[in-house]
Amino acid sequence: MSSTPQKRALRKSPEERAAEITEAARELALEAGLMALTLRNVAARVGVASGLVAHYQPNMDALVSSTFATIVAAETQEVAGLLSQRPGPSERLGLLVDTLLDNSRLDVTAIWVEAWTLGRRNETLAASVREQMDAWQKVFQGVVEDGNATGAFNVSDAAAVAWQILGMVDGLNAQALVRWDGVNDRGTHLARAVEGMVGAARGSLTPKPSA
Amino acid sequence: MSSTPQKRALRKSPEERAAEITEAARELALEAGLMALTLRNVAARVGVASGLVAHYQPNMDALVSSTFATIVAAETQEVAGLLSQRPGPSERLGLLVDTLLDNSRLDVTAIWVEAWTLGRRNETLAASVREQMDAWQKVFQGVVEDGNATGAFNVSDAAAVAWQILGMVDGLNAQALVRWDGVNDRGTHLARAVEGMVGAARGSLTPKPSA
DNA sequence: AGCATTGTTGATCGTGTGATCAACAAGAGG
DNA sequence: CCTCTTGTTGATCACACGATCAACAATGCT
Repeated sequence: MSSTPQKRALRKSPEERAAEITEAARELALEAGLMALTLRNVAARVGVASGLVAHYQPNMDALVSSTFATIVAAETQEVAGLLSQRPGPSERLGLLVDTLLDNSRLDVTAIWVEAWTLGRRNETLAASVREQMDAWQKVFQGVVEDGNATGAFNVSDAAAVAWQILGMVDGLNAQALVRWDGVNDRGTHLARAVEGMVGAARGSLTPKPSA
Repeated sequence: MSSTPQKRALRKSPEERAAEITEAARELALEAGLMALTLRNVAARVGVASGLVAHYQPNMDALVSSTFATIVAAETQEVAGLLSQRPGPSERLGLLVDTLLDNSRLDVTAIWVEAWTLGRRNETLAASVREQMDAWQKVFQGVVEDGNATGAFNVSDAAAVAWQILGMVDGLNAQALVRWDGVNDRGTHLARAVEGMVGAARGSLTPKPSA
């Protein structure tokens, strides 16, 4: 019955060790937040001395920033991938709204909210946050522009509307973080709101038009 | 040229001193965030020893929590006061959306966002957050219900829609915190979205119907 | 087998945090 | 003027943080 039997961590290649550290940071952040990313916490998770983590990172701000980027970028790509399987702009926008509000990614939402405040003291992180927000906005903007071209939507400023939808989604998710018990049919309400913004027909964004 | 000439702070009544401390905490939080509320920070601002702050507070979590409640409750009451001066539901809802997105309360928004994450480790704060969110939701719900009664709106679940609007406003404000340069006519876009949700006529929420 | 490279350790420093408490002194009441 | 209450101090403790670096040892190479 020994908790950590091996006294010394076995030697690994720098690439492998670096990957271990970033992976441990990723898991830790998802479980306990970006603020839990301390030298000693990450080191303990990997099973190495704290100094080793410091050796593979310029400083902790950088690790926090890159961990945030890793987690969030993965989510963006995952959802963007789902999008491409849908036929038209209305279906895509409906899927976006529905997917992002299904409460299955609350851990990532927590990371977002944390990054917004931590970015005040971590300029590297702040830059990452802006970058990842831009990526999300582009996803929305693409769908809105498609709908404009098709005639499904009627939007004068697609970029602005994309920012707007993104902000709404973020806010509703952040709210779910604190008030998990709140409203259930958030997707439907948001769909209706988005319809109002993009000038789409009422109900055109709901996944199942009619039973 | 002496920065702090008096060596010892002059004796004051407990009530007065307690008020000084909570006021200093309030200012500090608005300037540097809830995380800046440390024993030594607050004490330095009041001009007393750190032990005195601890003497007037059960622990720092409580001070953080009460400071949050003070700041946010003041904002709620202020905006709710503005509301009562407007004639109908449409005007009131339009004013709400417009006022909350005018970027004049970004410091309070920063406090909100910080509280969402700090609430994970500070249960007292988490309770305060839920309480203050409820207060805001009630403000929105009241307006929506009025509009329902008047016939200006057509909403089946006023409570749910109120939560929804609140979440949207929070999200857009949080976004403005990071992307201050973003979109300018956020109020107009949100008004259109809210119109979609409450079933109001397009443009009925914009403050100036037509020039 | 011996050596050189280099991944790894862990103690250490300086700073910051909340909390505690014996000692102090300002002010009020006698 | 003295005394006692009590507001106030600041040193102190235990802990956690990021960062640094001399010492160590595992591994590959000759």
